[in-house]
Amino acid sequence: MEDRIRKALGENVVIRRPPNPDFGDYAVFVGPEKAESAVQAIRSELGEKASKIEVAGKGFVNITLTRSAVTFAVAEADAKGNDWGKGVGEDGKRIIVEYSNPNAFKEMHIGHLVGTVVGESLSRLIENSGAKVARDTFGGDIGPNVAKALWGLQKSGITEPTTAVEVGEAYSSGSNAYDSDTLAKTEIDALNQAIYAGTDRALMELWRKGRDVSMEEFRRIWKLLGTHFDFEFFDSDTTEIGLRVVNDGLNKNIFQKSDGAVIYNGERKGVHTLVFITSHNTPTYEAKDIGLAFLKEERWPSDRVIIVTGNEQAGRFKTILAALGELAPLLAEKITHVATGFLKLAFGKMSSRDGNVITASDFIKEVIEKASEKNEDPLVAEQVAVGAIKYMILRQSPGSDIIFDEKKSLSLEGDSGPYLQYALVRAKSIVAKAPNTKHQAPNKMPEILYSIERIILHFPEVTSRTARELAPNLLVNYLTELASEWNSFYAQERIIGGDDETHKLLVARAFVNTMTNGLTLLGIPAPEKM
RNA sequence: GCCCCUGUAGUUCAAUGGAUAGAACGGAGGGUUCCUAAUCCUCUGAUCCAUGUUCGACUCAUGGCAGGGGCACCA
Repeated sequence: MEDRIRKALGENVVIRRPPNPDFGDYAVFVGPEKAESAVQAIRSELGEKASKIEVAGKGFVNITLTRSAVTFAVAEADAKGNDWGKGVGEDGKRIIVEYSNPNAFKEMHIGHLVGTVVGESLSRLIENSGAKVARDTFGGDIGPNVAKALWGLQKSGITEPTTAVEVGEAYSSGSNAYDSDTLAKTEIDALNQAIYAGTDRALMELWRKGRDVSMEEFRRIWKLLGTHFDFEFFDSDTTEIGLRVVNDGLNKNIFQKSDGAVIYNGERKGVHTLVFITSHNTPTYEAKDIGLAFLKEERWPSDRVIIVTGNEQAGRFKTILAALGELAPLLAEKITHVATGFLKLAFGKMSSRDGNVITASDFIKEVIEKASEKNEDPLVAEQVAVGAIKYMILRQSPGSDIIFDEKKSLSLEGDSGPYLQYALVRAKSIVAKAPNTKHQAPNKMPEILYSIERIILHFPEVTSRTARELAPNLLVNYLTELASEWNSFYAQERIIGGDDETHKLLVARAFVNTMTNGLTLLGIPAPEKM
């Protein structure tokens, strides 16, 4: 529908839902002078689909759809199944999305949850716009942090790490020692060099085992969160190519030597100057990320690259992209960096453990326990918990910090994932109980137009805008309103056995399909029962 | 010191330069002989400050104030 209005008026018009439903189903701002001619243009495009097209003053044209046009859209919402809400914004494109980026020698903490959840949802939204999507993650498996973990393992005499917790604790002890003990610092720095060299067989064996154990835990959590990766890249895959590309750039004067290190002087471009290769000739994260850009292109050539990281990396990415812009302009141009906010806990049980970082695993477990109070079925409890966590992350505009108030969010009430899931479950229950009217022609449409019907018909526009703006919160807002309207409808209207049963069941099925598709795009599970 | 991000009801968040700034939680009151009350209905209450651009500013610009993050060999 939006497309048709745009066709009548040109690409640049602002089309939106009016603030008040009494105004109509669509509002277009065209300016006071053009309002009359716009009415004519829209009328000839929409024909009998619109019952009212009027100038609202202040340059708005309001469009109200007819009863049958709304019913038609609702029927479509039911009949199209999985295709309801599919867009064409990225049709035929190849897009690679990077997110979650684990540090393979630390446990996943709650901060990683944000990028993981946002990245998965963006991947799904982009896929839904017609693109072929590959998901990749870039794991840290080399560098000083890794040396700290291996040092910790060696000191505890562990040669065969078996759990991610063990590796995480080794990292903590190594990290503490590094800051407080100069001997340990020297040893760890030497270990770091030895890992890059890769010739100490026992050390590399420990390195490989530690990485495997950690990655198994990451994969377990990814699976729990409904995500997976087509490519798992590691630092160790990018050191060689990173060094090579940066050294090439050094020869072309894109990088400079400074105190034995190779730096990119970003000041002239308004970005920070950063070290790309250290004076010990080891690549920093910046060089590895440059290497990764080339490696990705080699393994999976794409039209667009999206990288999701925490917003503390925003400055670093500006420098990396500025440098890459000189090395390989076409590659740099297609990269979009999406910054996510921090997940902070409001005061509560989980934030007061001696300042320790809360692991993602413990956090998810705690929410599942809470959800279990109302759900005996462990699968459902897990779906509700994952839904609650994802909703809390995705409801906010990307980039802003997320304050997780344990007491409130774990209540699983109000504006929350379970609110959407519960509305869906109740609707599914009605559809399952009802006589099968699916193929029955809607003999008569009721006079009354339910609010929920007028919300449902906007779904395709919301999904395409959400994907275009890379802002899942837009879809979350819409689905929350949709659920709320469904709950009102459910409370006020008798559906099975009520007046206009056939029509109401059509609305119920359309709601079920819209909510199911919407939750799927967010990566929020849709339970059968609650 | 420089750079980036954020300031909206008591709290946590929305809002495509556009119409009367929208929810949830909290607080006050009410609803089920009936399809799942994790629900529904009513009331309550906000754009950090100043100047500017615009027909129109929560949104853009400049200057303050407040909070967070980043700024050469860590990621």
